[in-house]
Amino acid sequence: MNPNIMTIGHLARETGTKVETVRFYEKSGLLPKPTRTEGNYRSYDRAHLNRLSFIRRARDLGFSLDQIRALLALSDDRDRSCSAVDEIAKEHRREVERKIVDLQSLKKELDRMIDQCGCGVVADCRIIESLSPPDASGSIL
Amino acid sequence: MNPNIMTIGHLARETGTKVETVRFYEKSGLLPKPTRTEGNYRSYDRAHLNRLSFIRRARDLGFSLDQIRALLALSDDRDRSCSAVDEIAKEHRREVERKIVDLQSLKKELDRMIDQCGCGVVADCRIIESLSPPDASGSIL
DNA sequence: CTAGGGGCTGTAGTCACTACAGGGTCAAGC
DNA sequence: GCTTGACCCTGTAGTGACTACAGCCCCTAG
Repeated sequence: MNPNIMTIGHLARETGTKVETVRFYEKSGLLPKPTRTEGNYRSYDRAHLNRLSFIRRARDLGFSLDQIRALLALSDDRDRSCSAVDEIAKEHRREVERKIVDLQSLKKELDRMIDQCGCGVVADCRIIESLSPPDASGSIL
Repeated sequence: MNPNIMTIGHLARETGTKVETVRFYEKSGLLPKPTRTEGNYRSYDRAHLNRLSFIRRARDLGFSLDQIRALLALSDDRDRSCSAVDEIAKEHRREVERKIVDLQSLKKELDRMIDQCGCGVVADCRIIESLSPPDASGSIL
């Protein structure tokens, strides 16, 4: 139970990650390759745990793996100005804001569409109709 | 320029789709296989145009290809009650609503994170800190 | 008759994992 | 010592919805 000697399974449980995902992060260069035991098992320490926690938290916040790679590279250079970090976070926030706006106008259209449904037969269905091109008087196919 | 004899390029331009995407929809069973010319070119008619327009519009509204497949199957059966159509649309709306809520709470967290950034050096960066695990006093790696 | 712009098939890449298949290792219980 | 079962290993293929490319064929205008 020494936190300096962890198997991949321990590390995964500690961070709420699947074992396959840990290996995937290693292959993607996000997690450094750990040392191996005699039996060729990966052997992790606290530094790995911290780094993986960082990655998972950033993923939860919707950062892409590329963004996380950049954040990790920046965070290693502790004397550097953190404006680059700020810029990544703000760019991500802009993306999130864009998505919210898009989804809200999407929802409005879905609302309109669904409100019109009189729940009769498909031939009169306003949902199908609002999806169909204007000049398609009959069936779609 | 007869709309009953269109090449794949015409069809794609008319519907704002890429040629590859049209072929992809055919391979996925969303668009029926068109007849071919002597030179083995796909030959589309107005029914294809209508169906592809329907697919594109539904995609714009964020329906998955599986949902669109279901909508198309339902819309072919014109005497059926359209409550199944309604259900697909409502399920999709629920997904969209979930995503909006998720993104809004995500944005709040990003706001908090970014507001704290004093834009000093990385060692003091509040963004890196809020991504790091609580007990990681030093560098992440 | 040739140049170019389109069309054809089939495969591989994207993103961030996830799910095997087919094996090896390890600790506990008998 | 042996077996059982949980865990680990590698490598590959699948997800969704396309996109890109390689290497070829066809068609039309000049």
